[in-house]
Amino acid sequence: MQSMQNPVPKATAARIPAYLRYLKGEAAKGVGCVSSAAIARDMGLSAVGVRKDLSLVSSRPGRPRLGFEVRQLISDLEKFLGYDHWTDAVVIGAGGLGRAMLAYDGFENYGIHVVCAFDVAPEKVGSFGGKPVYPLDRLPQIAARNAVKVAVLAVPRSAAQAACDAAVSAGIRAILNFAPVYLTVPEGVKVRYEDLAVALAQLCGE
Amino acid sequence: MQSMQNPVPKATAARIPAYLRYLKGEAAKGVGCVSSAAIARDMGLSAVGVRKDLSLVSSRPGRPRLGFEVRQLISDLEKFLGYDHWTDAVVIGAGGLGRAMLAYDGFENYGIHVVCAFDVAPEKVGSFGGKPVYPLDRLPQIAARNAVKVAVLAVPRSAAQAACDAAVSAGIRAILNFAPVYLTVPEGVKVRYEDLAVALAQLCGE
DNA sequence: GAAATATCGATAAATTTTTATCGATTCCTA
DNA sequence: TAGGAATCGATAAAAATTTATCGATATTTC
Repeated sequence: MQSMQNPVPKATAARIPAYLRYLKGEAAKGVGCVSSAAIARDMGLSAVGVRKDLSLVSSRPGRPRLGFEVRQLISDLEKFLGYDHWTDAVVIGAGGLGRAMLAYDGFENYGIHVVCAFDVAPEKVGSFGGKPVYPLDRLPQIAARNAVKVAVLAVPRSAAQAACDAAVSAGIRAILNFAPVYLTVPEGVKVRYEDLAVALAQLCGE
Repeated sequence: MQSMQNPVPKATAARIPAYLRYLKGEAAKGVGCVSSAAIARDMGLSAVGVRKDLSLVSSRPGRPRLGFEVRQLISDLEKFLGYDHWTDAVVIGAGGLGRAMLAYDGFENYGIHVVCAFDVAPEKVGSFGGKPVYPLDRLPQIAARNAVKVAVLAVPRSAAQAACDAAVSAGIRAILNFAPVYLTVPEGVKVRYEDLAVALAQLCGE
């Protein structure tokens, strides 16, 4: 594993989650070792590139004639991605997508704990999937109390900027935005756009 | 706009949806022209890169002192992305996420028509958001009748590979997969992974 | 136990992508 | 109407990324 002096290239870092997904699939099949050639074939990459990527994020070398040990690799990749320490997050908007995010159990695998959701509509307040849904105006209080810095924005387009502003003033510093809207945020707040329509459109156009 | 001899770089193509999202936001604000410097500032890119990107996908040049005409740009970007011809898609899985996808009205903006959903559970069959939900075993028939080639996979992890196989044998050639599972597909079938947990995890780790 | 072979890791070359520089153009203002 | 200022587009340089090549090594097979 490289230290800070030799940072991992962005292009490599962007591929790590895909490696992790693939390796977990192999591990579930009971595969113990996997070669760079096999990874490359299955994932549509080049074997040389795979070896280079893995050498940058994993300390343990691959073994000639065998390849890489799957479980060791998974452990190293998770450590690289920071899945070994926990982060709290909240969901803003308890409609279809918001509820799906609230109930989704897959976050636990990535060191993320989704605490609760918020919504302006009184009829959405209550609980879903075993987690509470609060009125949006309690966001500042609850975010501050739990020191939550990450929010998932799952509100309609028209409400997105307002909800974003509320989140930012409540101390949120990173936003995963599902609304198809470009958000204006202060310096230092990170926004990641996850436009499901774009994802589908790109797939169609390939 | 470049022709086939000079294909648009992959890195540029990957940024086009972000440009489009930004430009639509500006258009909604009533902005008529926008400079490369303004785009770069708001989107966190370099002005030179923005000009290069835009010159590759838009035929109309920017004008000194004014910048680029927003509506013209939007039109060109949409044409580049293929949003000017329609594609049908189906959703497999009518749980929380599947229903959200079925009811989401944003696809229309991208030339995508979500036809219906499928689910194995009888109690999910019926309709949602004005669109029908069929039993999964009707997928081959309906996909063939409508010549649908694109599917959104929104089923639990344990059902993903089986649903994928069913989709492929029903003639589906492109899959947007939300299940956190690596799918094995025949040659020629495209899979795009959209792991919401990974998206959130990456945001946390940045 | 020795040869064959599959695989790795490192170095180097090629390609792609980003960034810098600068003259040309057009609009705004006095 | 002339000067100034902001912006574009093109060319060139720099950086990043991908791909190719090859000797070294460990496992398998005979």
